[in-house]
Amino acid sequence: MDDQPRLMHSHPGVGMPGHPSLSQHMQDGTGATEGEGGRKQDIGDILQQIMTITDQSLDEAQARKHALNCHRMKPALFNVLCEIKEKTVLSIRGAQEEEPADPQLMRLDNMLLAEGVAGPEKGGGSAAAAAAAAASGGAGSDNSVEHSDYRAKLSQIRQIYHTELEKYEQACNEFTTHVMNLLREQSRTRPISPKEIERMVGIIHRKFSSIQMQLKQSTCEAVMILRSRFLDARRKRRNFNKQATEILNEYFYSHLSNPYPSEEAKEELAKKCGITVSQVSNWFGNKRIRYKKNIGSKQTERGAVAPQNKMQFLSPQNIGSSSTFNMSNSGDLFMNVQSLNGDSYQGAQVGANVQSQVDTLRHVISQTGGYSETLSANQMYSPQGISANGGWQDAATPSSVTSPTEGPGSVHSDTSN
DNA sequence: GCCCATGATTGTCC
DNA sequence: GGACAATCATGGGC
Repeated sequence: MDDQPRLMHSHPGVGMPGHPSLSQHMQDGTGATEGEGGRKQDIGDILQQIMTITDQSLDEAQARKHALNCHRMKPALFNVLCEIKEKTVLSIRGAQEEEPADPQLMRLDNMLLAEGVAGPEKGGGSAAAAAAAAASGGAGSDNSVEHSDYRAKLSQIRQIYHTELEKYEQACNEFTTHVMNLLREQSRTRPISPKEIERMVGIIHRKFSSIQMQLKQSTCEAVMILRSRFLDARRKRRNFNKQATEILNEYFYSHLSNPYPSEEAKEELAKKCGITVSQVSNWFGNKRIRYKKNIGSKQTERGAVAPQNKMQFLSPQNIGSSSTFNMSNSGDLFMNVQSLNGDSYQGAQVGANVQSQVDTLRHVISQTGGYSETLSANQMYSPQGISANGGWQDAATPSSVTSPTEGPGSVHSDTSN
């Protein structure tokens, strides 16, 4: 204790680097009661022991550490040191730690929630799958298969996400506990306030949060990839099922004079076929064009084409100017009858008894069961309808609907469906 | 693998 | 905005 002044001089930097030394602090009287020389000496003694503790053997150090811990001034000294730390470095760090909620993290959380990856299980994103399917359309049975596929994959992602999240949380808790224990243990030998421990826990949590954010980001990416693949898959061309094609063909051929379904009819057809209205529109667009094209090409093959013979539907545009589905020339009847027959053009002979063919068609149509109201109107199959204007007024080719075995030259296949 | 059928897309016209 | 025409891209039979 005699060498106290010397000690204090020999260790001017005791305390925090760059800050007034503790000894000076003490001597200034800012940290201890004035005039308590004995207490100063005690503190100096403790400081000296702290400074030299590393030079001692382990046993000796342990003994000294114990002595220090039991020293009556130790709590007061640590309080002072903690106070200084709070006022200096930690206060600066603390200011930096005040971070607002990360918008990126919020976006990720929202997306994971919306996709059904985070939050409570809600069918593994079936809503998203349904929305995607609805947006892209497609046949019902295929949808259900791909929905389940999508759900299964999303469920996998969800499972991996939650497993990893759990792991991170567990690791975070373990590490936090470990660090807290370590700091509490160390707080016996160096000034560590509970506030500092709390702050350290906060730092650890932030570090783990950033790792979690990476996990969330990866999960979001995986979901996006899955979703885009799903949508791409839906965008691929899929043939409509047979029933849907039959329904569309039925309508087309039973409305051959005016194959332009109204919005209501399109909706009805879409519902019946399990496809979207736009798909119905596409189908009819393709059908009309290919039907005409094919009819035209058949006529060309037979050399029966005349410029004025270009086939026209009673489209909304020409419905006012033309009252018929115009294929008016002598060759038309020939072809029309064959069309009615639903047979291949090749080698087909026009029967003299047109009415008998019509009757056959009536039978075939009646078996299909659809659009009976059109049939009952007796517009399409009346001899008058066929012969009127020498064209195809209200004529239909329903047999193609039920003739999947037609040859390539048939009206059915020729018209693309 | 080829070829045709067919659903979807795109550009143009009215 | 709907229809048409050309075209693309894929499915499926052979």
